[in-house]
Parts: sequence; structure tokens; C-alpha cells
Amino acid sequence: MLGRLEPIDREQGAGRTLREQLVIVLRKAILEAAMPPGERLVETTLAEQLGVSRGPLREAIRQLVEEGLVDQTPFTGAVVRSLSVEDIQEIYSFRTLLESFAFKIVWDKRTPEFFRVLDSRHRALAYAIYSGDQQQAITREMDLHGLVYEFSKHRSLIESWNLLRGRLHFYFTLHHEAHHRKGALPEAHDTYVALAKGDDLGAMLREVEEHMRRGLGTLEAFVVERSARLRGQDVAVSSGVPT
Amino acid sequence: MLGRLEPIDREQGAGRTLREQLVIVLRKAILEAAMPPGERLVETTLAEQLGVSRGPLREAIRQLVEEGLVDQTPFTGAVVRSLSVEDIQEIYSFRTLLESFAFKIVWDKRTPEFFRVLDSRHRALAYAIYSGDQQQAITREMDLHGLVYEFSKHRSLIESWNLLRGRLHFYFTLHHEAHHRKGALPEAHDTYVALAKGDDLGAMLREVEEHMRRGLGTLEAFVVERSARLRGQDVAVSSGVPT
DNA sequence: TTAAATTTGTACGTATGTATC
DNA sequence: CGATACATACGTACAAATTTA
Repeated sequence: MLGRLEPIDREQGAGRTLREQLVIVLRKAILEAAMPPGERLVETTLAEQLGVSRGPLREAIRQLVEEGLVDQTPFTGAVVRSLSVEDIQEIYSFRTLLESFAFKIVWDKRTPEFFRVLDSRHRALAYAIYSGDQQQAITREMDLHGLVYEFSKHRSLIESWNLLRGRLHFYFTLHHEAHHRKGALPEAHDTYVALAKGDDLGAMLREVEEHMRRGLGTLEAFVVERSARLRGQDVAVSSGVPT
Repeated sequence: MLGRLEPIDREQGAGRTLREQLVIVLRKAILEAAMPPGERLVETTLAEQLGVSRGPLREAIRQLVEEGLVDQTPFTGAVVRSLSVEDIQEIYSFRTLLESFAFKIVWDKRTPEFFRVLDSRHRALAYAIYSGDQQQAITREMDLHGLVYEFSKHRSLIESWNLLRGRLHFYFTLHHEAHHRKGALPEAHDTYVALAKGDDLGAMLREVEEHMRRGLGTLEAFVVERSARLRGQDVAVSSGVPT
């Protein structure tokens, strides 16, 4: 399962430190489920596979722990984080809070640039969905929602969003992968974008709530079903001792 | 200015990794202004002073960067972060948002345990203020406000609070240090605690807003005054080129 | 351009804690 | 409970890359 990780191309990482390149590669592998939840990140083997020394790799793993994508226990190791329904609910309730806050901050400061980029990202998302590239579509959706955070210029808010963003991407990927179908409907964000360009902040905030409620419902059902499935496997494999 | 940092006592760090101990020591040094804003964290020097190797130290510094206490630029170095009015405003607006959210989550789930710990931390804060230990008082105040986050059991919320908490402590310290006087009034949290124990969520939320508004006002005035003072020094020391 | 200072990365050895038999 | 295997955690020394003066 780890075989898919190719050695780092040092020429390409222009300007970036090796740690940064490693974070990007590993994050991608986790978010796109090349390294599924539960998989261990063994420093020595990973370092060899990626063609790097353990120092920068350790620092990259630490960063993924901070981002909530990896669980780590001292002296035992690091594993890709597992899923839970509580996580999903948390993430969505928090995301609703943050995105509403961001819109309130940005609303009266929206510039022509804001509208331009909004349309641009909306089109990019539509195109990604149309062309069937799941990972691209997820990234584009995150980019679209990320716009309001970026324009808020609010450092703490942006940091918190970046944390959520990674975990969201993570869940989206697993969900799409499980269903082997085009994820979002092409028109799912039409209302969102239309209201973001409009003049009714209240309507926008209600749309954010509604948008999140829909997203939560879909993911929740998936995670419940998925963990039931995995529990079944566990029992089959384990010694039969009830947990 | 760095001379105050003493070598790590490895016996005392029972159970913790060296990286964790380093984070604690460095964070304390920054929060208590033993290492003031602008001071460089030179890896080799620091490692020698603390009696550790560069590996764990580098990882500790990275974590402080994540916490927003240190600024880092690749290949140039890390410095203790500087102050800005925008930061203060951001932090307080965000803190109001988060703490209100936390109270909404917790409100109907408040247990006798919650009330017990609330009183206990309130008393601890009062005692710290009474005994005149500034750092202790700041820590206790953070602990008191932290309670509602802890009881929310909301992982993302707690993480975001922890980020804010460090930065707040940072500003409080500089403020207190500058004024050489007992920081908070002993009774400043009486209303907060009373309402947190009461039955009126609306009143609690209004108190949170009001509490934050007061805190913001005080700190804002201080930072404005302080940066004006430092700018004066800069000009006196620099070559006279206007910035 | 060179040179100095510092960060970043590599390599290898040792110690320590965890897990498993 | 003890012994052992394993991976992490930490130390040291040196080389390479980058910024700054």
C-alpha cells in the first residue's frame, strides 16, 4: 500500500525546504487515501522510500499531527488518523461557525476582485466536476469555500480554516472513493455563489447553514455505514473477544 | 538577554519527551518575556545553552511557530513574534466568537462537576491576584476561561482556543510588565462566574461580549502606546532612514 | 564576488521506551 | 514476569544550501 510513494524530486521543489515538500507529498497521500486510515508511518522505511533522511521527515510528520491528519504516540509511532461520526459533527458545526463569521467580516469589504475570483473558482470547480477528476473537484471545492476566509485577512480565522480544510478533504475523499461516482452535483454551489454576490447577508448566512447541513447529512450516513462495515471485518479477523 | 535560560533538567521531565520539555521551557520564556519580541532563536546557541542537541530543539521551535509565538523564515531564522494592534483586534473578535460558541454547546450539559471546577478556578485566580504573582494570575485567568472549552469536548474548538490562549498570555504579560502593577481587579470575573452558574444563556453571552470588549480596550491602548515608544527608539538607533 | 554566519540536510551510532512472545 | 525485537528518540559530526554583509 505504501509502494505508491515515489522518491522526492529535489529539482522540482524549488525554493521550498525539504520538510515542506515532504508535508505536501505525505498530505496528498493521506488526503487521497493512498495511505488509508490506520496505516503506520514508519520513519526508517518512509525515509528510504522517499530518498530522504529521517530529520526532515520527522518534522513533516509532526506537522501532519498538528493538522490532525496523523495520530502519534511517543516511542510507539504515527498512524493515519481514523474516522468517527463525532469528528464529522464537530467539523461541520465548527465550519458553520467559522464560515458565517468570515462572511460577516468580509461582507462590506467585498471588492470587484472578490467577485472576479469567486466566479473564477466557481468555474474551476464546475470544470473539475465535469471532467470527472475527483481529487481536483474536492480541491476546487475547498478553494471556493476558502475564498471568503482569505479575503477576511483574519490570521487566526485562516489558520483554523486550514485545519478544518485538511480534515474535510480527508472525509470527502473516503466518501467519494467508497461510492465510485461523481461527488458533488455541478449545480450544488450555484446558490452559494449567487448569494455571495448578492446584497442580502442574512440570506447568505442561512445558505451557509443549509449548505453545511446537507454536507453533514451525506457524510454522516457514509461514516456510520463505513464503520459498521469495518467493525464486521474486525470481528472476523480478531480472536472473537468482544470490545 | 538569553542568559536566563538554564539547561534542561532531564530528571524532572518524567515521562515527557525532550521536545515536549523544550516547548514548555521556551514557551514560558516567551510568554513571560524573558525572551522579548524580536529576539532571535539561534539553533546552535540555544542548543548549547539548554544542553540539548539540535534535533529536538528544531522540532520544539517548529511547534512554537505553529502556536503563533515565533516567526520563521526558511534559511534565515526564527524570532520571537512582534506585537500589532491588528493582532489584538483579531484575537479578541475571534475569542468572542469561540467562547460564545463554547457556552452554547456546554449550557445544557453543565454538570455539578462543571460548577465545582468553575468555583475552584475562580478561587485560584482570586488567590493568585491577591498574592501578587503576575504570571500565576495570568495562567489562572486562562484556566478559568478555558473551562468552558474543555467541557465542550469539541476537539477543533479546543485546538483553536489553545492557539489563542498562548497569544493572549503573551500580550497580557507584556502589558502587566509595562505597568508594574497588579493586573486584573480581583472582582473582574465575579459577574462572569455568577452568570456561568445561572440560568440565562443570553445574559452569559452578553457578558462574554462585554468582558472581551473591556479586555480589548485595555490591551489596545497599551499596544498603541508601546509601539509608539519603540518606534521612537528605533529612530534614535537607526541610521535615520524613514521606514 | 567573496566571505561569514546560519540554517538545512545527511549519516550513523547509542539509548530508551513499547509491545509481544 | 522476563527476555527480546523493534521503532522511536536523541546525540554527534560533517556537508550542502542560502542569506546577508
